[in-house]
Amino acid sequence: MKILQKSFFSRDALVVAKELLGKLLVRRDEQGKLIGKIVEVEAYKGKGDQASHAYKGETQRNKVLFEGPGLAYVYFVYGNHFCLNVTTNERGVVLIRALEPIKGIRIMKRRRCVRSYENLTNGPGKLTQAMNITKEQYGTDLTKGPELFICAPQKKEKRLKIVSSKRIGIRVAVEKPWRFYIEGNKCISRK
DNA sequence: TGCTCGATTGTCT
DNA sequence: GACAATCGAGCAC
Repeated sequence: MKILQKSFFSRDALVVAKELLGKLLVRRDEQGKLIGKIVEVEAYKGKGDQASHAYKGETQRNKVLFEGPGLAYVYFVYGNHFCLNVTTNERGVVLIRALEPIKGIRIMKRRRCVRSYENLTNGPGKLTQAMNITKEQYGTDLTKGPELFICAPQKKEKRLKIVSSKRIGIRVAVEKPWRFYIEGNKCISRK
């Protein structure tokens, strides 16, 4: 498998977001190896995007956004959920909203306490729980592995049909159509 | 130091 | 479809 390099992430958040669809998120921990295909993302630009965590400048929570592309930005929200983002150029980020489970499904089911395959990773809080991603992974370099990284699938994907829509769950800059997902995939979070 | 609110989810109706 | 749970970051004072 080919790990995505810094050059992949050091581009505009919108470009990185679209190209991340169909790529594989790989997590390796004491329980084994987990793989999920990225099927839904949202892009947040650093500059001029009010919904971005970097918009108001550097803080304790978002400092990794200022440290360069290809890093994991994990944060805690609503008292019990983590969200996984990848940094891009110019303080932009891509929020990974949903995965299609590929490997380690049994472990994911145990962690999530659910039986259905579609319900394992079809939401930002769900996928971090299934893949055991917490603030421990804050700042992890996703281009190095082996604990957590993103790679291109071995088989060449068929041309994906990508749909864009408005971003979910935010109050400002809601009009921007910067959410992207693979049309027809069962594992996306909302239609 | 204390208050407010959130890039969500699961449960109940 | 509506809403409570839950806790830490961010901000005001």
